[in-house]
Amino acid sequence: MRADAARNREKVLVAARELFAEQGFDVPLDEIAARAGVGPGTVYRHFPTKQALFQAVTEARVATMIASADEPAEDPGRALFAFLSRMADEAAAKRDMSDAITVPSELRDRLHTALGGLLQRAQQAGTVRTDITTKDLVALMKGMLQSMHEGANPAVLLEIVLSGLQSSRKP
Amino acid sequence: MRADAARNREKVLVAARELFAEQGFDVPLDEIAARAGVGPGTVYRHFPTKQALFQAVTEARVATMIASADEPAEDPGRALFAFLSRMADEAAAKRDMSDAITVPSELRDRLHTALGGLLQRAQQAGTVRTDITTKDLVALMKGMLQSMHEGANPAVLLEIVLSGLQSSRKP
DNA sequence: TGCCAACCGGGGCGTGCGTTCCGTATCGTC
DNA sequence: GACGATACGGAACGCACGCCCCGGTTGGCA
Repeated sequence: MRADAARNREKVLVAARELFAEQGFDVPLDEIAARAGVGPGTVYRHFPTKQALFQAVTEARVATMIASADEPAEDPGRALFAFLSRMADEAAAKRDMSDAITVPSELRDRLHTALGGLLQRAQQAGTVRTDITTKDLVALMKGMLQSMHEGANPAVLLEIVLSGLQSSRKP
Repeated sequence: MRADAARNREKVLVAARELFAEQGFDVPLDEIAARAGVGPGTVYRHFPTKQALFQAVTEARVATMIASADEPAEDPGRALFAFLSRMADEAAAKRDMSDAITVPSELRDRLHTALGGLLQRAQQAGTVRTDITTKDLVALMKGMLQSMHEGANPAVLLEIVLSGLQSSRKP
């Protein structure tokens, strides 16, 4: 790979990281190119599609989270809650985390699977109500993460969801 | 107003009601026109903008809900929960309810205000945790309603949110 | 029945975006 | 230092959508 190509690839990644974090996946690709000081065509020389660029930017962080979710925990309930808290924290700080759970990609599917595993183990441990499915949890998180970018208090939202997950019947 | 004009206006309203319910606010206006059997121009003769059409379609239902929310209740906690349940039911059946809380309009603002009133009274009655604001509640509902169109179980989601709102500290 | 105003349809404009194409500039090698 | 491969930039394409315009049509009143 030519030196200038590598340099440009890096500039694109840096710009994308910043803008995806600030504005989420919806940021126009031309804006990323502009911030990187290159043309849109250059972006496409390095990444075949916008999704691919997004995945390249979020890959490391999300993969780390998934790995931590997959390792066995002594308290599955705590493990799930910790994971959700971490997602909430990330989402509160960077707008791309809430899109990582939404934008179609192999990474997103792995994230969903990891969530499903955590949920199942927490349910088997009796910490979380059993009438909730992976799909429900993903939908709930999707909604919660999105809500965080609309001026709501992240900590309060998280508390509500966590205490709602607790296994208990209707009041 | 000419007879054919009134007839077309009605056809547009019917088509818009169906399509907004099925696909939400994002349905292309041309599709509404096509379903109504008229041209896009005709739609704009009767409604100055897409938002105006949307408001005309949702006005009656939302206004009714707001009215029911504003009348005093003996149990403010139950009143809030009933209202949220009703919103969830509507949203589960029709995709436009979850957009009524989002699409900018004077109607949406009234809905937010009504929610705020319900929340405040429930908090004063001690049924709902006091560290949540109107903005938080709106964001939470926004997320929950959106989640309902992604295959999640509406009843379970609602239960989680309601039990999370209950005034209690962290586990 | 004839006339005019009101209304209709749909083609078209402007915009924004993801993506592609190609003439030009640049890098790295011989 | 020259040459070929490689990469660059940005103009342009295709698409989708909200919205407007205009030639033709239709409805209702005299």
